[in-house]
Amino acid sequence: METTVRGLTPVLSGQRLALVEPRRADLRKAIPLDLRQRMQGATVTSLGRRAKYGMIDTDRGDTMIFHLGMSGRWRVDPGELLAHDHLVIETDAGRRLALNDPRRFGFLDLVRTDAVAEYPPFAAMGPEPLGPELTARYLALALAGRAAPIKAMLLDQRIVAGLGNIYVCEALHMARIAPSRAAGRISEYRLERLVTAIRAVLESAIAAGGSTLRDFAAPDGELGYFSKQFLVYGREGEACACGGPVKRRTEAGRSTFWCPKCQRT
DNA sequence: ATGGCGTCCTGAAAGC
DNA sequence: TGCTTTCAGGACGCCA
Repeated sequence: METTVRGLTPVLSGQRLALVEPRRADLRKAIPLDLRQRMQGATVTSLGRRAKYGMIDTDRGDTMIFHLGMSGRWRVDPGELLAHDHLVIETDAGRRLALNDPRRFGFLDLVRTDAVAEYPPFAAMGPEPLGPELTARYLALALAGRAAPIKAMLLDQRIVAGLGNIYVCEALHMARIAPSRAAGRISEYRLERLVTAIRAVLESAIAAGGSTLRDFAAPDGELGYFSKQFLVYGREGEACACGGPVKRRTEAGRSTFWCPKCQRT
């Protein structure tokens, strides 16, 4: 989402939206009925991100919030519209965007900009992983007494906001912590290592332009290259850098990749 | 309150 | 080749 927002910014920032056209209303959540009326003709003042949500602010005091789910992407200046282009935007400068999301796990919403902090999904959200609030001390307090595996806790947006399955697998590997380790039983020393790993993984991913596998694309249509840097994700059966075998386990429909040799505990 | 699982939806890839 | 099965980056609701 960070690379998506960075890619959208030069296209949208400061631009008046000549056309805002919903083409399908039933995403995971229904598109607001007044989306077109409130967004069309408005000028974009800024773009932002909170966790995996993108935000487009307008001079009318509205913020359009979008989530890409698992298969969403913005197509920039598409030649022609395709199936699953659920929203089309055109700017006065003649640029065109299409929000494409085959699985419709993503959604669009519209809130008043001064009420974004109270937007329900944001209200209970934990700190941004790249912000100053994520520290080993914070994690130690947030995870105290928790018996759930550290991997599940890191995917819980109330603990840390914005981590997904890939980044959690990669960060735990870099920190040499077993995904199944009870979250409340990790020393602050190792949590320090985990915080460092989370930041390093995210910063590398952002620098590489995101982790596109197959159905995410950067806004300019190029694929992200971070996927080539995965050390464990998607590498079941390959050798870890330590020589150990990369394993895979499925829990609740989610795959965990890890190296039992260097992630012992 | 906590932890674990199934579900929403479509398409790509793997398996037979 | 062609049909069937498996799997996917997220988040939420339900259950024990």
